[in-house]
Order: sequence, then structure tokens, then C-alpha cells
Amino acid sequence: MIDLLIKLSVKKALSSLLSIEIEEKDILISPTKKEFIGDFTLVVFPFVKQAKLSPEVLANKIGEFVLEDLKAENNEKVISGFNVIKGFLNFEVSTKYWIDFIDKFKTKYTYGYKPIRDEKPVVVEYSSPNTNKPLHLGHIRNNLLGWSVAEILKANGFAVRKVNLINDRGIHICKSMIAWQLFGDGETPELAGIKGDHLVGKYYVLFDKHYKKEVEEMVTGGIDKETAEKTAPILLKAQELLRKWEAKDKDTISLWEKMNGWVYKGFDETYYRMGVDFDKVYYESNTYLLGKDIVKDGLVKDVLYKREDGSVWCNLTNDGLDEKLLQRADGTSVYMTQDLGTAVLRHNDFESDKLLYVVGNEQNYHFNVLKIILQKLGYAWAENIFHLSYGMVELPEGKMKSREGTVVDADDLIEEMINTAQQQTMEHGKIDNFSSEEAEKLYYMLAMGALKYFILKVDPSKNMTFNPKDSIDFNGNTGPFIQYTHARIRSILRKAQEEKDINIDTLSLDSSLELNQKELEVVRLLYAFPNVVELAGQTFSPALIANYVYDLAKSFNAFYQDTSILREENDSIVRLRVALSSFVGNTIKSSMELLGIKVPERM
RNA sequence: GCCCCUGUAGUUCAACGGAUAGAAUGGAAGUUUCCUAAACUUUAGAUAGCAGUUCGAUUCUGCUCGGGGGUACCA
Repeated sequence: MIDLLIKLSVKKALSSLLSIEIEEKDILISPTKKEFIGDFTLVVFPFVKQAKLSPEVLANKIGEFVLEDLKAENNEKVISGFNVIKGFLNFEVSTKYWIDFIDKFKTKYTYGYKPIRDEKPVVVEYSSPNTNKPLHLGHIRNNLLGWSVAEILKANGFAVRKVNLINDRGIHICKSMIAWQLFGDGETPELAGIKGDHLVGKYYVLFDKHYKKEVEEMVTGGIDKETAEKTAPILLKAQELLRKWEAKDKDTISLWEKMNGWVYKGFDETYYRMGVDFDKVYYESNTYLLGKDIVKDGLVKDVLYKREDGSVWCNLTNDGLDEKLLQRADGTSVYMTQDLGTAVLRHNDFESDKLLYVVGNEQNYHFNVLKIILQKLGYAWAENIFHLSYGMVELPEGKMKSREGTVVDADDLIEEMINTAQQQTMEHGKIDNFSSEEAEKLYYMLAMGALKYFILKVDPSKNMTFNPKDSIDFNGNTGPFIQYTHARIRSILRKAQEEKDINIDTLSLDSSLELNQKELEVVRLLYAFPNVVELAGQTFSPALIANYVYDLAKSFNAFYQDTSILREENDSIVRLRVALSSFVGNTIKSSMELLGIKVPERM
């Protein structure tokens, strides 16, 4: 790694020239900005004070030293020169080094990936839907993030287990159940011809409608609003169902199983279309009683305390938080209690010390508390619980509101994207020789590429605006733009084989050639890829990969635009450019794979 | 009330405390006898406000203003 070599050499320079000892991490080597000559830049300002030299003088001294130092080390010119502008020392890497670099990785599909380390797995929980309604745009962000982060962690050498915790019990599903009992008239997904999750969602909406109506009538009848909201008949019936469920009433359980079954079938279809999967699925109906032992244990250890009314609490005021309820006065547990239980369960199931939760930022407080309580209880591994908190997805008009029907349904959105992809592709008229099967596959690939890229390019922690108009755009900073670049590269490689008999696997490169500015730009970006993968893994951020691969594609397009590849007369140069193209194509492909996006051979 | 997150071109997104704040889109103007024009090139346009720390601040600190979220028997 040449940036690392430079760093070490700079450290040596400071030490031997000026007796200044600097830690490696305090030496900043960054890619040189486009407007300046060079490949890597050292900022010397931080050492100016200690060196008692002007930035320019210091930079020149360091430059001279590094030039000699790195030349001597392997008897080859690694650094071909340097220049100093103000306090910035720009190193130029020798062309030979770059060409050898291209040669080494031109066909390597795992470039930038770290080998699998034999470690305990990281458990990534994501998706975690309720079973009373179909998946929507918010779930899409969650699913894409979770899946992608898992892949990025794998690329960083971690063993990963993806898990889903389905919230299949509770008042929400009982609301759908009661509405179906009252108004369903035996309707099934087959009879209605709609997906099971959508059907159950329909009854959830129906419940809400009747509930509102009842409350309204009660209020007009002279009952105050608060009482009405608590005692509306249909709500009481739903609550009755929940009690029956908890008492394991046969009919209730069977209805519950039937409707959940519909939902799971619907979810599986949506998951399949989104291309996400899980190694293990947990159901809350199996885990919601967990955590009670932990509460007992906490009382014994004096981490928790009981109030006079019998409720159990954890005092977190010393941690800057409030007091947190863990068990109600009636002995039932709350969400937090279950989560304590499932965390321990998961730790045991996978012998894992690292738990990653992909959950929206409205639960920041919750996960804060979860981690602290587990630590107080003495679980050392709780330190490695990480809440990957992502921002909300909003529409241009503001928040999505199910009551106002502004929720963007996942299945509808995917469908719409596919239609757009088809329409746009037909307008371009480039795939006339495709079979209809191949064409369908391409539409799907482009549709999901557009959607996934649109969502994943945004920093997870930030709220994002989903404008349907922008999301179906296939030009500019989009998934299809990158897919297009890949297709063009594949086209070049096919032609290189056919017209010039260039086999990318066996071709050798002449390292005495020169590289033009566009080529250099591309090479530098390729060089940065492993660092990007690493950083994305450390920060759990697919956005870094997305922004990187866009830069790479853009920079390749600029190169492609004004540099002939196959029409170049010098054969050695043709080979070099073909190799570079192959390298870029592979890196685009593997970057996109980390985002869950497939790339086409033609489009 | 208290706590947390957040504020960058008209819009959607970038920028480990480093050089002249980058893209895309929309606006204006171009590029095709040539490897895929879903591309490329040129152009105008932004750090909410006020202080502070620093050689250097979009980035760190404080305050003001705006947006979002949470807030002890909901999940």
C-alpha cells in the first residue's frame, strides 16, 4: 500500500531530520485534489510549529527525504517526484507502479475484499415488521440497509448472520383479526385475488375506520373524547381477542395463525423481489415472555428495584437518562423486557459478541437504555451492541401517514419502477435482439438498481426525501447510470476478444508506458476502493460505497469519451486500456453487489 | 418543559479540521462519418444567523432561529 509507505517514510523523515516523533495516525495522507499535480498529499501544517520551519521549507525537506527513502527501499522509483504548494506536499507515484497495480488486479473479482477471518459472527437484525399491514417505503430503507451492511461486513472479513424478528402478536394484529371477523365474510387472499399481507392490511384500515366512527358517535352522544377513545366497542373487542390469545383460546389462535400465514406468504414475495434474505427468523410470539428471568436476576443484583405497587424499574438518572419501567404492576412485561431477553437469546444462539440492530432513529433512546441495562447486569458483550439508526423517509409533502393514505407501498413501488424501466428501455431501442425473458430480466434489474441506489446513496443517519419523480429518473447520479457504464465496459471487452483476440486473463502489460490524465484519475479511484470498503464496514454505511461507485463510473465515462480504446494504434496501449476497463468493470460489479444491485452485460 | 438528531445551490445528495465547498437534477449553450448519446463538455447558482477555539471551521464549542424524533406501566 503506497499511501502507507509514504506515511511511514514521513514519520521517519520527521524523526531523523528534525527529531520530531509523530504517531502514525497523526500523519494525514489524502488523495491529491484534481486541480493539482500529484497522487497523494501530505498536509504539513500540523508539524510546522515543532519543526520551527516555514511550511514550504518543511514540505520540501520531507519531500526530498521520502523520494530517496522510498527509492532505496526496493531499488525502484515508487515516487517519481513531488511538488509543494503552500503547506501541501504532493507526491507523484511512478507510472510503473500504477501499471503493475492494474496488471495485478485487472481480473481479480475479490479486489478490495478481505479474507474471511474465523471470528464469532456479527448478528444483524433488520426488517422486523409488524404483521398487520404490508411493507412500505420505510421498511424498504430498513431492508436495503440491513442487507447491504451485512454484505459489507462480509467483505470486511466478518462472519455475519442476518436475523429478522417478526412482531406477530399484540393489539395490532388483533385489530385486523376483529375487523375480519366482523366484516370479512370469509374473505381470503385467493378469493379476493390480492396478496395476503395486503388483505390483512385492508382489515387493519377497516378497523381504524369503524373505530373512528364509533368514537365520533360516542362523542356526539355526550361522552367525552378520552373515554370514548378508550371504550369504543370495536376496540374493546380487539382487546378481548388479545386476552383470548394470551389465554391460548383455540379459535383465536387458529384465526391468528391463518391471518399471519397470509401475511408471511406476502412478505416472502416482497422480500424475494427486494432480494433480501435471513439466516434465522424469530417470532415475537415465541420471545415475548423472555426477559422475566432477567428482571428477577436484576432485582437480586440490586440493579433493578421494585416500587410499592409491584412495578419494577431501573434507575438510569446517573447515566443522564430517566427511570425505565421493566415490569408493570400487574407483572406483565414491556417491550424493553422482551428486548433484553432476545438480546441474551441471540448472544447464546450464535455465540456472538456483536449485535447490530437496524432500527429507525425514533428508537435511539430505547437502544441506549437497552445497552446500559445489559451492561449494568454484567453482560460484557453488551458493549458491542450497535444500533444502526437510520432516518425517516419522507415524501415531498411531508411525513407518510397511513391515515391519510400517503404511505408508499413496497409492492406498488417496485411494480411502478419496473414499468418505468421497461418504458425507458423501449424508448432507447437498444435491446431489439433480446428475448422477452431477457428483456424482463433487464427491466427488473434496472428497476431495482434505480430504487436501491436511490435509497442507499443517502447517509443512513439522515432523514431523506423520497420524491417519486426523482426516483424513477435513470439519468445522472442513479443506479442505471452505473449499470450502463458496466454494460459499455462489457461491450468493449467482448469486442477486444472478438476483434483483436485480446484475452483479458492472459494479456501482459508493458509497464514502461505513460498514463494520460483521465487514466490516472481512474486508477487513483480504483486504488482507493479497499479503503472505501473498510470505512463503509467501520461506519456501517452503504452510502460510502454508493458514492464511490458513482465517482468511479463517472470518471470512467470521462476517460471513455475522449480516449480511444480499441481504435488506438499502439497494441500495448490497447492492452493497457482494455485491462484498465476490465478492472473498472469488476470493481463496479463488486461495489454494486455490496448494495444488492445486479449489473447487466448489455442494456 | 426536558433530552437527542438535524439545517449546504430552486430541488435531491457529497465533502477523516485542510487547498478555489463537489455532484446530480432543473435553467442556458454545445458534442454523434468514431468502441452503446441511459453518455460527454461548457455555464450560472449554496454552508440559516451571531460569537468562540485553531495556522486553517460546512465539520469542534456556545447562543439564536428553523425542521424532525423521544419523553417512566405503547411498540
